[in-house]
Amino acid sequence: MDLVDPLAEPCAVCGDKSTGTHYGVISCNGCKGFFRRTVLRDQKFTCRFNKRCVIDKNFRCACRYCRFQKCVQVGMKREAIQFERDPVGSPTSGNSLNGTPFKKDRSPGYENGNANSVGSNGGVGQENMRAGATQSSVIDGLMDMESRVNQEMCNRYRRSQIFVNGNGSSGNESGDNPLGAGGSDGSAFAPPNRACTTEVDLNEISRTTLLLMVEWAKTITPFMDLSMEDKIILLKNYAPQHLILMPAFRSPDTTRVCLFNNTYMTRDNNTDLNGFAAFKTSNITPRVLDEIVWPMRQLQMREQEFVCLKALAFLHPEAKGLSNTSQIMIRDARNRVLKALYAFILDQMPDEAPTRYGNILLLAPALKALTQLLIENMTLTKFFGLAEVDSLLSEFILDDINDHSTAPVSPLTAAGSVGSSGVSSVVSGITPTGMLSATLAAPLAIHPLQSQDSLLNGNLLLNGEQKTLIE
Amino acid sequence: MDLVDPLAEPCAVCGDKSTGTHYGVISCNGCKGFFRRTVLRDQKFTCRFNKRCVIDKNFRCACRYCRFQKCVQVGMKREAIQFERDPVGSPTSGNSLNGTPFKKDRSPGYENGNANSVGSNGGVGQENMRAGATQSSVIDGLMDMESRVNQEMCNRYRRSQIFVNGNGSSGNESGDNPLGAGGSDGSAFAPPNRACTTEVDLNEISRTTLLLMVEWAKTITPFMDLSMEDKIILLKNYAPQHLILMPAFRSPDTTRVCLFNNTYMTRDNNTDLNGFAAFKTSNITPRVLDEIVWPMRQLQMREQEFVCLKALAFLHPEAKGLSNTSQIMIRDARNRVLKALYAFILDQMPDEAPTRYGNILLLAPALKALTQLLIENMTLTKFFGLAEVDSLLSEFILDDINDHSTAPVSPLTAAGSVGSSGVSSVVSGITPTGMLSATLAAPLAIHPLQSQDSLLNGNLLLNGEQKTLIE
DNA sequence: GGAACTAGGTCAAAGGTCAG
DNA sequence: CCTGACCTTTGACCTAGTTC
Repeated sequence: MDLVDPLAEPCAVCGDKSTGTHYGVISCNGCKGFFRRTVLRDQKFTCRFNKRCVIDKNFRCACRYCRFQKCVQVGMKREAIQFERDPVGSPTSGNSLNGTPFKKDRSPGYENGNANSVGSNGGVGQENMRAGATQSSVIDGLMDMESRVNQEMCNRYRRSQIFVNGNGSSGNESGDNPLGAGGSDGSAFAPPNRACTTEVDLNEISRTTLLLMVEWAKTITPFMDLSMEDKIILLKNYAPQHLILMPAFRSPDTTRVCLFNNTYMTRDNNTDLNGFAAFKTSNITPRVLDEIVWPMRQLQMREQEFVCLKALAFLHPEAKGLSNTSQIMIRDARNRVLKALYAFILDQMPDEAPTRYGNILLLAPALKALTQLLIENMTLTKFFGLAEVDSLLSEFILDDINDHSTAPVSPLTAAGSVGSSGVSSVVSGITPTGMLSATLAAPLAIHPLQSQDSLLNGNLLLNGEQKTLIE
Repeated sequence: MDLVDPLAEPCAVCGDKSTGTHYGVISCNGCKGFFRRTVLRDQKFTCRFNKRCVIDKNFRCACRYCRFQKCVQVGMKREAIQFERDPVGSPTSGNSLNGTPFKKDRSPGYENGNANSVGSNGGVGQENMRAGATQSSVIDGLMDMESRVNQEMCNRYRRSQIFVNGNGSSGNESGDNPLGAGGSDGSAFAPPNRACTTEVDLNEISRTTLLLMVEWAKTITPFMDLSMEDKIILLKNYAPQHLILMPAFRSPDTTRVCLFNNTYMTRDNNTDLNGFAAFKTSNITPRVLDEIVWPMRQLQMREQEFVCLKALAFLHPEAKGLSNTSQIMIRDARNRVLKALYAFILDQMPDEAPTRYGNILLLAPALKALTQLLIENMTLTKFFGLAEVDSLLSEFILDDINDHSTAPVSPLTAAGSVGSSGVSSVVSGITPTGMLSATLAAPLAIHPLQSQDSLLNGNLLLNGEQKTLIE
């Protein structure tokens, strides 16, 4: 009948190796015997679970009800079971002295257990969003600062036409569905027109990005109320995510990552590394494209959603070392952002709010993972002196003074002693804090921003009082 | 194969009359049962004397340590112990014709899957259950399998009383707010009563956890429809997260991580490492406690939410190397889980649904980050030969054949050449696939299971056709 | 006749039960 | 609790009847 070799196919019931066709179904010896015994003895079973047990090689014995159900379901025929035969070896015809082993089909008990799917009216309820006012103001604030930062970036790197998404800062009124129209290339994305730049350029742009990040952070609600230690913890936890997220959202397509100065990284740049330059090495760029840019494009993520995502990544209450009160404040703030984001999505596309919301939040794990790759690359770069790593970058991303929660990689510690306590000490040993402090202070004086030099007159170090950058 | 009649030979352990070959050794009923119970419950004994007690018919019960040691010594194979079977009816009473072979309170987790939505609409107080049918069935299915896996774990490691959360799977009947009442210690968490165990134990338990993970995965909807390659990609992407999540959810408090055999890891265990043993090193344990366990406790996370979180971590459409069609299927499946989770939360506590939902999803980034720490530790462990790393563990966590998306750390590649392309090749060089395959296959060939070699006759490698574990 | 199949049968060795 | 005599179930392997 079939062209396939029954012996090559797995058992249709449990997936084990089959021994041919039994009772009409390609099956293994076990399921064959089980079906036969069950029918012959007219056994009835009950399922201890949901009548939806998995029947596979390992668990087939765990639920006889579901195993038999599966046998029937895949088409085993009870008619194929014959009357009891004489015991093997006795050629006499005495035959079934005992009663009647074969009952016709008096087993109404086996219903198809999985019939519990009633109609699926997929829409998920959405009602309780009375709190819209404050929530949209959360997003408004974020959008506002976003455009400020973009503006500053534009000033610095005039070439790049960084668009803020069409509907300005208060952009929550338009009810249009971004998933509706197909073509969206270039809406919020600037076509980059230069290939990758030099190491110096990259250091510069990374540096500026981080400095603006600090300015941005200052506008995130509880940040300014935290202690300096906690501020630094939050910033250091977030910084590498920022370096990934910012270019990711601006990327015009899924073949390259676009930086602010209108340069881009493609999948096959494999030269040196540091800061944004770390994108050029290892597989960071392709992975950012696949795991962040591509899903963002799939979702047609809006800028409102993007700014929320950034704030959520920033407001990480479990960042290592935070004081208890800070934790609580941060948790509350994060909840406010969550609410605002959900409200926004619900307003935009109520039907798929839970999934869209979920999909946006589920960008975070990949981001976190890539973050660690970035840190690893920078650590190695710096350690082996392969490229100059900007001091500010080093501060934010590498120094593990506070043992922030994105653990740095420790290739060498491992070789020396396996315990982890050495990690930060080794890394610190390479780039002692004090030295960094010095290197950091200098360049800031050299490159102040033109219009808004309020940003850059300090640095971020723990030691010393040079924390004016934050304060 | 032997010439001797097993029944004529005495028990190799105690010399009593044997009842045949059990677990590979001619033995009596008593020793057979003793060995089985001991392995299943993962019991550990101590000898009050000098570990050289004589084991014979009369004194075999005098020292369980020495009895078990003798069992192992004469060659009883723990691999021959199978997964749980369907309980068989009492032999005395009417027999199994009647419906209910279900005995006493076998485990508190058993029943909870049964209240699935079909019959339970009467008790559902909430209104927005129109979307509930398919969605709650998603959670029901996950809960069901969860209890199955827990059951199996309980059987194997009887000491640990793994509770499933009190209210059933569709848990929508009780309107109580889990955040309401304060005291919750021990509600869904079993107090562990033993400190950490040996490397062998950890390998064993990691192994079992992973094997059950595969069984679990088979029940996640699109999994069985994927190609073998994609199955492996998903599994490898998820495995380390599983190793973190499972004990995390069972942990009784935020001072220690509880493993299934009722051992636990505290913050200051710092000895050797592999698999779960990796918890013992570096700062994984405290970080799991701070970043996963603590937030879970804060949220008073329910098991329904937990199973969704696991499924979401598993259904990662951006896992590297997935085919396009698989990606789409996985994305769809993940959306279904998201919907179900949101619906569940909305039903339980409508007021804070968006924030609670968000907070649960935002556990994923920390999980992902810890995952990479785990991989790093295992890589180092294995490379420096600090501990034996179970072959299955190695397959799942370390081998980077497919370059799954949780990039392994590459301490040595870095030292050699900075380019990242060497990462997998170096790691592979250390433990070439073929060799691994062999090491994995070998023990299996040595200890074939007698009747049901189900679990262990395959491996997970890409090469070869021995993928029966998954199939 | 005999090769290929697929019924039924067998029984060692798994698993579970429950007084003691 | 744990033990172990006793029972059921499983499934690898075998024999036999049918078909081509």
